[in-house]
Amino acid sequence: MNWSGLPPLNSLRAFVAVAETGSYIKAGAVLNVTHAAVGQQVRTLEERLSVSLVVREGRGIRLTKEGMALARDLESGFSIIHRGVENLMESSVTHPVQLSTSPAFATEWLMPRIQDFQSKYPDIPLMLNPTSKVVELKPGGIEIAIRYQDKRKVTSPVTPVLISDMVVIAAPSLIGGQEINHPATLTGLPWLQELGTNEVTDWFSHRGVKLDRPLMISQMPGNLIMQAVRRGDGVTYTARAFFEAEIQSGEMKVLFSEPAFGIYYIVTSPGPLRASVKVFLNWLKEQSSIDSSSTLDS
Amino acid sequence: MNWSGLPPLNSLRAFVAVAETGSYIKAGAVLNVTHAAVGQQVRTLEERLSVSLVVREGRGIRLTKEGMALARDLESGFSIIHRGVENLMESSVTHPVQLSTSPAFATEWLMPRIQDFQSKYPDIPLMLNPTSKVVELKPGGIEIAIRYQDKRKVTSPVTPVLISDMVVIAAPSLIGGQEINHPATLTGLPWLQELGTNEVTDWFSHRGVKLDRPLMISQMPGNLIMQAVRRGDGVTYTARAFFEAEIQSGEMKVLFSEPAFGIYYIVTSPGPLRASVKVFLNWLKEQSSIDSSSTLDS
DNA sequence: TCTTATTTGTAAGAATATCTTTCATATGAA
DNA sequence: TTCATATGAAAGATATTCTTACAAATAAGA
Repeated sequence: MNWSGLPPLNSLRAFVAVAETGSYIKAGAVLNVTHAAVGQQVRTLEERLSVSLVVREGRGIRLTKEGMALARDLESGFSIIHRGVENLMESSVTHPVQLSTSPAFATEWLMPRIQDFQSKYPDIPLMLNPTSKVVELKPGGIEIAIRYQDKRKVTSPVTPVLISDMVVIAAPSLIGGQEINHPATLTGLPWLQELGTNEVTDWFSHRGVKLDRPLMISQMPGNLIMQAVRRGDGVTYTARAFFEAEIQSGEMKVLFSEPAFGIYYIVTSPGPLRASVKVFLNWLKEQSSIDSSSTLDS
Repeated sequence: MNWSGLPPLNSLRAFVAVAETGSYIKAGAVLNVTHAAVGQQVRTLEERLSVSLVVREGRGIRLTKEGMALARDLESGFSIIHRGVENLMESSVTHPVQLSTSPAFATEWLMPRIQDFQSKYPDIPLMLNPTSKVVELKPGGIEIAIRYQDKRKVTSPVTPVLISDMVVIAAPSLIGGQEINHPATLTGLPWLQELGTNEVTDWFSHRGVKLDRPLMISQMPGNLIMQAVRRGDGVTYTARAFFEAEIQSGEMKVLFSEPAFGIYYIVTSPGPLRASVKVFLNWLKEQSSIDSSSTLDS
C-alpha cells in the first residue's frame, strides 16, 4: 500500500459523513464535532485532491459528480473496515475467559462461587484450567491465573483474592485420641500433597523439624486431596478458608495454624485485557472483598 | 455508518503498515514517522479494542490470530479507499481544461498561441467555449474565463492577460481618401459589432458624440467581425493587439485610439483548481508576459 | 561467554493537527 | 423586509501525534 498517496484519513471520513447526511451540521452531529470542523476537513480534502467535491447550493450543499464517485468508493472501503473491526469485537466477546488456578483453589473456592458469576453474566463463557503447573500467560492463551505464595515470598505488591491462615488439618477420625503438641508428632502420619509441589517438607523445615526418616506422602491433584482429607485418609497443609465450615462444625480439626500466611493473588496476561476478562476480574475482586468483610464480621 | 464504533483511523493505518511490513521500523519508514510513533498508535488501537494484535517475538514482532484477521479486512478496506482516490485523480487529470473566452479573443489572441501550449503539454486537453456571453464559473463547468473590461470599470485587482490600446479600425479600402478628424465623421460608416454588446454606441458616447440618427451596425460573432473588417466590410472597435501586424504593414488603419484602455483578465472558478488547470493558468501568464516584454521592446 | 548490532518499549516534551467559538454571508420562507 | 437556517472564515484553545532519548531484550558473531 502506498500510504503517501492517500489524503488524511480524517478528512476522508468527514467527507463520507457529509455525503451520507447531505449536510455539514448533520455530519458534525454524527462525528461529534461542530459543522465548522467538518467544513475545514472537507476543504482540506478538496485542496489536497485539487478537486471540488462539495458545492454550495442555496442554503445547503450538493456533491459534485466527482464527489459522488469518491463518496461511493470511500463508503464501501470504510464499511469493510468497519465490518472488520466489528468481527473482531464480536469474536472477542464470545471467546471464553481463559482462567488457570490450582485444582484445590478451583474446587474449594472458585467452584462454589462460579454460579454467581454465571448468573450475573450469562453471556461470558469461562474456560477453567485447573493445574498445579505455573502456566505462562500470553495473548491468545491463558488470560488470568490465580497463584499461591506464602507471605514471606511476596515482594512486589499483588492483587490478592484470598488471604488465609495456612493450616495443617486432618479429620478427627485420623487423629483419634492422639495428643498433637509439636510438629514432629506429625511425621508418623500419612500426608497428602499436591502433585509436583514440596509443601509438606517445606512446612516441616519452616517449623524447624529435622526429618530423620522419610515421610509417607501421597501425591495427588488438589481437589482429590480435599476429598481424601475429609475422608480421613491423611493430613495435609492447606488454606484454612477451604475448610472453614468443617472446622466450625468440628468435622475437621486444625493441628497447626499460621495466621494470614497464604496468599492467593491474581496475575493477568500482558497487553490489553478483553472487556469480558475485565468483567471477570471485577467479579473476582468483589467476591474477594465479600470474603474479607464476612471474615471481619465473624 | 456508525463512526463512533470505529477506532482512530490513524491507528488502523499504522497497524496495517505494521502487518504489511512485519516491523515497526519498516512501518515507520513507509508512513514517514519513527518506530516509536507506530508503536504508540498500535498500542492505542489495542487498548481501544481491548485485544492484543501484535506480540513481541524475539527481537521482532508477530501478529496474533486476531491481528491477522483484522489486518486482512483493513487492508482490503484501505485498498478500496486508495483505489477510489486514484480513480478520482486519474479522471481529474484527463478531464479537459474548460475555458471560455470571447470569439474575438479566441481567434485573434488564443488560437495563434494554443499550439505552443499543446506542444508543451500534450497530455492536457483543452475545451474552448468561444462566446460573448458571460458564463458562470462553477465546479464541474467552465473553470477559466478570460473577460474584458475597460480600465475605467476595473476596481478590484485582477490578473490581466492582455492590456491593449483600444482602437477604431478599418481597412484603408473602406476609408478611401476620406479625412477622419473627429469621431462624428464615423457615424456614416458601416459598423461591425459583437453579438449582444453595445460597444459601438458606448464608444460614441464615451467620445461625446450625440447620435442624431441610427448607426448602421451589423451584429455578428467576434471572429467573423475580424474577417469582415479585414475585407473592408466595415469599421469596428476592438483591441489593437488583434491587428498589430496589419497595422504595422499598413493593411489596416487605426482611426482612433485609446491607450491601454482594454483589459482582458483571467477569472477562475471558485474552489480548488485542478492541477491541469493550474498548468494552463501558468502558461497563460507566461504568454501574457512574453507579450508585454515584446511590446516594451518595440 | 561476552560484546555488538538490531529491534521493540517507554516517557517527556515538542510539533502539528484538529476543534470550538464567534461572527459573517447567503438563501428561502413567512 | 425580516427571520430562521445553513454554510464560510479566522483566531485561539485543545488534543493528538510525533520525535527524542534512553531502556530492555535478543540473536549473531568474536
